[in-house]
Amino acid sequence: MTNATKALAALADPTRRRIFERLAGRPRAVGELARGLPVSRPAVSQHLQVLKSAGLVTDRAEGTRRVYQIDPQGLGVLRAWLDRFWDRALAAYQAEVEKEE
Amino acid sequence: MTNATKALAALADPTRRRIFERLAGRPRAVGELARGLPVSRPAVSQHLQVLKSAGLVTDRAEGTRRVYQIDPQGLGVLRAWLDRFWDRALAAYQAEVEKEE
DNA sequence: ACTCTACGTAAGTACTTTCTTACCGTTAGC
DNA sequence: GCTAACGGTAAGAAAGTACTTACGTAGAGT
Repeated sequence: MTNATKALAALADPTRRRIFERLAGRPRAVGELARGLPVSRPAVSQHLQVLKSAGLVTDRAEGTRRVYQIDPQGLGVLRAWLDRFWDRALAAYQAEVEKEE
Repeated sequence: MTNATKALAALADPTRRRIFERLAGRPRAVGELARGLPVSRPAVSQHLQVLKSAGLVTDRAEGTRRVYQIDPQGLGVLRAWLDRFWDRALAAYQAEVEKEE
């Protein structure tokens, strides 16, 4: 599984996206994230593992808390893949449009 | 479900990504796509529905065949979401890096 | 009209994902 | 040392997803 695929799969889940978007504001601890969401804390914990293994977040211990923050690397990989793709897709599309005329 | 989420979910599946990537080359019929893949033709058909409802492809009849081609719109939505996000994420990250110093 | 090719859809199955509760280890403060 | 807060992990239930085979429909050629 490539990193881009992992990142896509990770962000495809709505709950994970909400977590990720909240982290985009500022770093947060697990419990803090869970409080704003309709799922239990362990569920959030599991989602964070997925995001982490996709290179989308990093974590650090801070006393008894574990603080998660966004890791730009994962987003970067995704962006790179998408940009490369965008060019190819657009080119193919344009070629078809022109052929119609 | 937002369009960006739909697009993310659609592209998260490896088989669907292979289909989509082949379409990025040029438009193709269903059977043609299926021939290059390790899954049955109906499976490909189903994947194409998902891609279509995510705004990633369009289809047209051509005799007895159904030709699919890339629709830049879906990718565009994804790109827009990612770009908006990239800025926020990077800003948050930079803020943290500076705080450490 | 018959037939062949190309597709979509239905139904069912196997697998994966997401969630919950229960539990355990770790750190901080009294 | 006790206790309370925080969070990861295990186990299992429920739901969702990706596939298969079987079937039905529509267009093209003879």
